[in-house]
Amino acid sequence: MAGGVSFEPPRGMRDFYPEDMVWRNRVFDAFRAAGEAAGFKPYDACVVENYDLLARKAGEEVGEQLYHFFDKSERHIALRAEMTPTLARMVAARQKELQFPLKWTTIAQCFRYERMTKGRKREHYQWNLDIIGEDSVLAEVEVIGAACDALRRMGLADSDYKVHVSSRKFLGELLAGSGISADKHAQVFLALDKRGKMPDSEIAAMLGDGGLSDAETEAAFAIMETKDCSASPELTEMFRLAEVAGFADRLVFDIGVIRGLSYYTGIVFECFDTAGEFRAVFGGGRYDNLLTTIGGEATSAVGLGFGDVVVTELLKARLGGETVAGRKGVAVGFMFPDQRDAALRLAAKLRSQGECVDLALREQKPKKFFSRAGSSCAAKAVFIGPDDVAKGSARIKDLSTGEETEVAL
RNA sequence: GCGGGAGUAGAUCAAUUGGUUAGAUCAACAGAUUGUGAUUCUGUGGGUUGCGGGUUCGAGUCCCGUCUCCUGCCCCA
Repeated sequence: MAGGVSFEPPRGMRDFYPEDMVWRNRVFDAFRAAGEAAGFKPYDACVVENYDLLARKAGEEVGEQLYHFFDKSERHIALRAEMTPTLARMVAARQKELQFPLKWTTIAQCFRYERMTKGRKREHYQWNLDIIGEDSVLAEVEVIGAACDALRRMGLADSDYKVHVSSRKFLGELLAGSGISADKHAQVFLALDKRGKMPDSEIAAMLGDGGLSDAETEAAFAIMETKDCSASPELTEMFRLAEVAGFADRLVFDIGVIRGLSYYTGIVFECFDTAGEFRAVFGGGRYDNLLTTIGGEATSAVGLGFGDVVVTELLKARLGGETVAGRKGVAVGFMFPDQRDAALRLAAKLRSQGECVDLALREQKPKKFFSRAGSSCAAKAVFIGPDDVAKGSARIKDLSTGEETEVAL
């Protein structure tokens, strides 16, 4: 750290070297393709927002976790930690002219100032899918189906993950059925969401603090053992539609999925790797009051957030850590400066034919050229020497089979 | 925010209780090899041991601080 200057990226921020971009592109390509295949329209937005927009929606705790600063006119600005407030702002601004339901998608870089752990950085890319203005559970099915499609496009097996689904509405009804009044539900959700992370005794204490009697607390724990969702029409219908769509094998009812954010009102879901090795791959749910918080009209929506960090770790674990990029393109090299023009001419010709060509920038000995071409990701290589120029043709070698074919210079 | 572990060549790791010039294997580069890659042989370069201070005749090794990474907890995109 010479002179006190660090030459590392700031804590939690990421550099993407070419070998990292192989993975990132694999993930992003799957996001884009799956979004397009499911009819979602791409949109994008500024990375910075007014601090108040982000802080208001996210809640008091998260306000502390925002990267924020004052610009030169003392405007309070923050880097977005999630896309939902931005989406709400954009939709509300054109609410009168847009045709609902909307199906929008984006890959958004988001920032959050907090402690890092495995699968969690201070900066990440989050693929967002939102369907706005549709009450039918088909919206949930379409969103989850698209996410499953993306996982398949990345190369994961269907058996590598499970999407755990529940419903806050259903859970609320069960609680109400045990005599726990609706005004206590928010507190109960918060406490029950801690199951598995905190000992039951502490959760019971939280529930007691929330105003539940001992009997009600006991009832709440009993409800969390619920394995059957047939009493919930929306969940039943959702599983049926998933069956029709062909991905019901990856869904599982899990009353324990609650999600921390308070704005979810209906079905909620989280995707985990089957081995239980990683954090949630994606998550989301239905939130009915998105637009009202920023002055829009009440609109039901389903949203899904899918970060790039965890899924990339999962992919590397399941597909192998070695580069999975396929070979493609042609490497063109030459022996002496006299063959440089011929090499450039051939490169230009191949490129005009649609080939990807990596032209050597200086003369090389054949051994070195082929050695480097072989360890690069080129599929073919052609090396031009004096004899080739004299003859007017060169040999293009397939680097995996060793086969050679003539090509005119 | 709290706790634990770790930082030595580009990479993975050695280095006796604190003791000579910090080594090895890969990788890179060069040569054997002036016309076609992964073998082989030979050679070369590469380090302020994360950074700063302290103890000592002497510190990669011990102490303090700091930075970074990993790993639990808290929290959640």
